[in-house]
Amino acid sequence: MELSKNYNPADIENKWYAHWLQKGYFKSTPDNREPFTIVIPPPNVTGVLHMGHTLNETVQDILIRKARMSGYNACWVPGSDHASIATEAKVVGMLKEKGIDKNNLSREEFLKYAFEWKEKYGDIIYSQLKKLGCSVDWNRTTFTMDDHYYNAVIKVFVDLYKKGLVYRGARMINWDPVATTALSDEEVEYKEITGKLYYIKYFVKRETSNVKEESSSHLSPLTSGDEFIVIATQRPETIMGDTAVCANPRDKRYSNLKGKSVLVPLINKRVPIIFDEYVDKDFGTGILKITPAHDINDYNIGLKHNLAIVDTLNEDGTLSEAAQIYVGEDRFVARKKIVEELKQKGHLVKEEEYQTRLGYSQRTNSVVEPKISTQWFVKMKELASPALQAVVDGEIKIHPGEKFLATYKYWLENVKDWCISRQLWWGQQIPAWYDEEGNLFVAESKEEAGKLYYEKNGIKSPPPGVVWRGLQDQDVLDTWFSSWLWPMEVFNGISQPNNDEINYYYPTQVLVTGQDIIFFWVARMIMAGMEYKKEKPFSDVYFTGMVRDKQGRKMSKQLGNSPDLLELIDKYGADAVRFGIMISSPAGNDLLFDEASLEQGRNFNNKIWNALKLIKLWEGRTKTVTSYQLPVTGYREPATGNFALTWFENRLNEVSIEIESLYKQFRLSEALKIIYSLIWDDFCSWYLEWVKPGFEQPIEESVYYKTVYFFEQLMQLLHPFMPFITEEVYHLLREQKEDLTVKQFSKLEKPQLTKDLKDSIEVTEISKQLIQKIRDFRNKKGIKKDKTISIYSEGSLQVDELNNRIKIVNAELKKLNIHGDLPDKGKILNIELVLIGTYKFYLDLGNIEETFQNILIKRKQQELTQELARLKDFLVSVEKKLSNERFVQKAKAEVIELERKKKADAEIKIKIIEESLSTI
RNA sequence: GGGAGCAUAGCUCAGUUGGUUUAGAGCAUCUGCCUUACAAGCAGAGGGUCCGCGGUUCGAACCCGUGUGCUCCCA
Repeated sequence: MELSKNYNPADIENKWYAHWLQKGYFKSTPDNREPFTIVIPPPNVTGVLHMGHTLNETVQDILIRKARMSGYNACWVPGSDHASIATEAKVVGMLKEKGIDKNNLSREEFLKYAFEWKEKYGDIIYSQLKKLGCSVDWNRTTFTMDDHYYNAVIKVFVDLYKKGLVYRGARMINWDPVATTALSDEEVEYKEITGKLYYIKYFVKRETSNVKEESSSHLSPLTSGDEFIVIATQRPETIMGDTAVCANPRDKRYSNLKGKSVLVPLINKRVPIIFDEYVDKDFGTGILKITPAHDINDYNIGLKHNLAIVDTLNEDGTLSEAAQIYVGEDRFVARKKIVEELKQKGHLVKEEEYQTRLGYSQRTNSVVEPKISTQWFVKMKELASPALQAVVDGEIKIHPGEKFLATYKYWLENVKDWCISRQLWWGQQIPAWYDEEGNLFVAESKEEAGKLYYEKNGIKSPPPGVVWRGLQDQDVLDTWFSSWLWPMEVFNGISQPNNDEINYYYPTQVLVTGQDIIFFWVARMIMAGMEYKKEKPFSDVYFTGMVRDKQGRKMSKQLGNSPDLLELIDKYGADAVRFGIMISSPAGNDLLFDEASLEQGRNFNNKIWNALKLIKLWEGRTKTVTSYQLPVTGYREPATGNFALTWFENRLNEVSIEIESLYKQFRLSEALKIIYSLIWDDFCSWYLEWVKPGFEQPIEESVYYKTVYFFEQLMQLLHPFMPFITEEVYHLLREQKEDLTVKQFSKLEKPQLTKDLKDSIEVTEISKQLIQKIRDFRNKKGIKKDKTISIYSEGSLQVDELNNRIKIVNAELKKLNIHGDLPDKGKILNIELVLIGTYKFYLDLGNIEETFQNILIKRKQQELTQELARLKDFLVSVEKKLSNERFVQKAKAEVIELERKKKADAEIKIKIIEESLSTI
């Protein structure tokens, strides 16, 4: 069979994904194995996968594939989120392009468009997941607006309402004037900006306060002698909503104003001067305007002092009738105009810049308005405490822990009620109906609500044929009010409690998600799980960091630094993309995305491919030389390759054990690194070179099959990370009974090595180091590879054992003569002393010019003297340690033993170097 | 303003309970190689005030204190 020069992923990847699907490997149904369940963080239904998703999905796929190969019933549930605001905004935008205004549509018409949109674009993410190789159970695909899911959300809402945990009320909430909906606190992002503080004159009313309020038209023009105060504000466009001004009662500057009023500029509305400890004497002028409708602090002061609330803004952020002036103008346009007018009329004292924080809507990026509004809320305190407990007790483990535990704790301990109603159409409509008097009836259906209505009015059963005329609340629920049920309702755990599936799959094992949604989603899922299953939704949470570009900037469309996943897969292959993103992503740290790492992944594919090509070359020319089998009892040095098999088998075992432990700690990036190095360095650079027969020479059959076996093992280790190439290579190596995707890992045992095997491995390790020294020697001295070097080995090592290991087929190692003890130390000057551990070797330079020889000798003397000094210092420090009674008393036995060995080794080395110096 | 975390090679990061002689890896850099699987390759090398200062200890990259700088969360 002819294998291509380089590895070409495209066809191979598509072929295998189709094959896996056709075999149904990713399907899961409850059985008597232990389950390993992951629910995907559902991406927005109309979105595309970005690099953040790619990282998340890759991590999940690695974990689920590992579980599938380790005897678990692995179940990874895919799905998507209706993403209320985001999707509605997209649909509105799409309609606008078609020339359709949402306001001219009925709810039903709009939803029809929205569902069409969802049908059209909802599959994009799924096809991307397939391209990436995600082994999700496609039979379980769930959408947060599926019928059963919709019903579950309604059911939970009604249930929480009945428990008194959901309530309706007027509160100050965050209002998004672009999406024209309320938001939760979490949907507001604060940004530091340079704002302006305007200092505005408010004239003090001369009369005392018991005069009836006058309408502005009757006021006489202001005169220059009038007393005034100056108020600093960043929002001059809200002065029309002022209902008081306020100073600190201990502020002497304003104590004379007690009982007086001021006139609000431009509209000449009279408002009282009040006093409250809240006011900071040192901020601005020490006196504040109080605008209860447009600031949360003002609102609280307003409640305390019983002030009127004048809302001067419309829902879309334009000034309302209540503002009296600039009605219908946008708030920011109005601000400019009002500042201008204040300036003209002599009210503006000064403007100054200052740093402040402004809230922006997460979805529309518009400046959020604090607004008094009647909305639906969830009481969070009661739900929070079991959710807090589960994490504090370690029932749910967060990775990486230290970083997020504190954040999680703080949020839950200070949690505020959750505003869950949204003035949108795309989502679950709130199951509350109102009668003509505005009385509220919460039930899972209109029919049920009607019953409540009749009950309330003392009517046993409604007249036949009469349909109750209750009107349903127009709002929908926050997206997260549906996603917090995700780990339960993907198994119908809310709509059909205690069904077989939920009982089998819940709690899930790991949740893999971005740290940015710890409050939005993670904390709330735990709350919902504790409330409805009385059990945690998952055992471990793995937080991935944010994917940034290589300069550390966030990925964004504007910067154009957000690469297209499918293009990357086309260019490098899915395995390389997975490799690239995993190799540079320590858990929880931000990942600086660099295409260079994908290139590294592609090169790795190619390396594997070439190793395969090499082994395939040997396939037809195996021959039986000895009947070599592993494990051997009684180590003996065979003619070919045995030491390499022993050595590599041992490496494979060591690394497999290490990987297992890294998986347990979710240190996937480290696991991939050591597999990479095991394949590239240990397998390709050392092992294959050792067992490689000469050009067109036969290979011992047992070595060949063992090599194939090793390669299979390597492919299996790597499979969770790079599923496609590993499956392909696995099948190309030889006829296989099963696919790698479902091949089970064999149980790992720490190998019991006999002394002979241990010795063999040790000699191999020494030989590796000696080979490196020889190569270095050639490089540094510029000795061409066709020139023979003589090596003298002094001590216990067998020359023929070294010969086997060192004279491998690489050209630069062919020309070697390995001898025992150096015959005459005194006479041969052009030698290089090499110390490996306490083993001593001499590399012979051969004949060289006398002057050059002198230089070399001098340099060598210098080197050896330096090394000697270093060793002596070292010896002193070790001896000091060992002679210190407190050390000998306190330190552990192994540590002391180690120090003794260090001492002995150092003494030997000093002796060798001294000897060597004396002969030069 | 409150809280958390981080600082180790040019870059990105490992470094386990304080103890393995000279603190590791990948990438990048430099040098030499068309060696028969692989130039998407091979072989080798250089590169460190473990952020500064002080302390604890027989012993500190690691523990404690302090200063500086950066990041994130919350108000």
